[in-house]
Amino acid sequence: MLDLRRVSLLREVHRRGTLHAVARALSYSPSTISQQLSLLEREVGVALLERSGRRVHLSPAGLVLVEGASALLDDLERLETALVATSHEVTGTVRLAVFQSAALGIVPRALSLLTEEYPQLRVEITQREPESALDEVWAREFDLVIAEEYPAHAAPRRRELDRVPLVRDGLKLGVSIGSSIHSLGDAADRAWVMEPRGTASRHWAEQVCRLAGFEPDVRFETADLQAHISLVEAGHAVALLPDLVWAGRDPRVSLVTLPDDPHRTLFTAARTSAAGRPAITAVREVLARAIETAPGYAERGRTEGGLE
Amino acid sequence: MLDLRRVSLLREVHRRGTLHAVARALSYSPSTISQQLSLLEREVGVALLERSGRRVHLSPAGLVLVEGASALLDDLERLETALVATSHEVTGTVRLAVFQSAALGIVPRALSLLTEEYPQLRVEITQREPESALDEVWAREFDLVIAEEYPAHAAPRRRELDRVPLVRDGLKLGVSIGSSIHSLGDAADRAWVMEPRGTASRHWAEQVCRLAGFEPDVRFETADLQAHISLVEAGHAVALLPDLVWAGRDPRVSLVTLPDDPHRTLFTAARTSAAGRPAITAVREVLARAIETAPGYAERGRTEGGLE
DNA sequence: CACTTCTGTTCGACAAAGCCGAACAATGAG
DNA sequence: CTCATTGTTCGGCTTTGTCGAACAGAAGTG
Repeated sequence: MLDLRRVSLLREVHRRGTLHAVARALSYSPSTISQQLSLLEREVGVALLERSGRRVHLSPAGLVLVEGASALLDDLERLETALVATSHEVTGTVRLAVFQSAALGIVPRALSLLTEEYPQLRVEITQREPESALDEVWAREFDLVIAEEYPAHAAPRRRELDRVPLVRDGLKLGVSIGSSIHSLGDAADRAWVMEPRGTASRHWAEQVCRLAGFEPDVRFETADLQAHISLVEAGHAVALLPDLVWAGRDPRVSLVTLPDDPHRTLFTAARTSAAGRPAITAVREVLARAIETAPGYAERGRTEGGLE
Repeated sequence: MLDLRRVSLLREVHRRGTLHAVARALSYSPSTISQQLSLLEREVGVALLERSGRRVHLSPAGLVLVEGASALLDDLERLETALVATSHEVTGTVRLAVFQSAALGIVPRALSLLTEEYPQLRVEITQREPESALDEVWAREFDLVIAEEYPAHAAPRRRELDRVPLVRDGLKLGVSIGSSIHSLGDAADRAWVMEPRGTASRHWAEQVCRLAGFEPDVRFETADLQAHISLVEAGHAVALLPDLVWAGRDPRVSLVTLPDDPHRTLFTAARTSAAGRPAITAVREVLARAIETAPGYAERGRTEGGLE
């Protein structure tokens, strides 16, 4: 009988291109991958890989196998989900990927709720950018991801992923307390801190400025929102910040409401085939609750009022 | 990831009822089965087996798993078939189940054709009764079976099995040379040799006699058609014999044609998911050819003439 | 060109997993 | 009761999986 473990190795080779990459991703040595694949080839009696230069790619037969196996592995996971769902027990391991501002705001609170309510559950948390994290959930490296979507910057939608909105997170302009800035236009000549190029946040922030009629002077560039806050507090820069960064802490900056009251949407995503796991349902529920009950944040979020 | 090997063990437990039976069927020791199943239970974290007395049966969760896994294992085999079919090479192993009269008549000839034309192919042959063999093909213990169907005695039709007719095999009354029997009625008072009760052959033979107005005096009962022939040759009994028993040999008995010229149908069956394997196609083709070219048989079969 | 850095592969050594037989406890049949 | 049968547990052995080191070839780099 065809060993699905080996076949999924082949699937990874197709996804990643080189055996070394597969080995790295799955925490194996390259020699193991090579040997298991040769074994698979000998078992089925058909060449699955073709050497081309120092690289390797799938043969037609290999493609047939991977294509069929993907559907099959999906079914397998669905079956596994149906099985653990029969007991309604929240148990096992959930590998969760979060990005930094989510980690800061809601994860610590969610985590303490989880350890308290579901001691049987093991949650592994890794920091990832939303864009890559979605891919990695799809590739079964994580089970659940917290991702975000900025206005006019929709995240990719795979139909294999089950997506649940988490929160509508208001976006405001942060300036130092006592500054004379009361609208976006007032900040046209200030120094800005923004996230690195290529992120959805950066793209949106630049669009907002340009729509307001100016090109922002981005003097600081970092993915670390904590650094954004520090720079704003100290008066070195202004920044566009989501409300969620204030969850559980008092903002020591002035927040200016933007025109049309824009917001990003945080959502969670899991593979559809695994979304039914009681463990995943539980984590999602707790995440939503953690946001609901975040001190200070909920009220601000609900009233959508600035704090300037 | 759920290990399908272990799951299929569970599936066998469901089919066979006891761990010992599974062990016997799959050539493992009972302790292995027990250990692998406990391992599976620990992996999924759900009880799959329920002890009841000294036996064991599946829990609701176990049933969920087996039900889903059956479809999955089927898909897996279909995938494997599609894979080996990409190369069109006749290779691998085919486990073939035949019943005795088929083994006598066509298998030796087919086997020599196979070894000559497909030296890469390994064929394992086991003797089985048609009724049980169909079940065993379904249960993956064989890949291909030669089975038979008597008039008004249709064999079970599973939709998971792919059925291909092999030959229309005439049935005639065999009597010793020089006897005064020229019709079925003449044999009413003779001693008969028939196959054991419970076989399709026996059921049909008795029906034929009763329709002719008498109850046969079955003095000899054996599944061995070779023995039937010997008894008929020596004049100890008469018998209803399929033409196929004469494939490759000269009948030294007289054959009396029956009213309506009845026949049994020989057919082959494979799991639908494996029927596309080049190896299986090849074996089927060779079997058909072996019958076509059987010396003496083909002519008799075609003309349907008695030899009395 | 020489040199480095990648690729995938092979080899020997070692750890993990699979498997068996024997011994055992519990159950049901004669 | 007696005895066969069923599932389980325990040491020990065999097979399988895995790693690191060494290797050969290909592609880039200076």
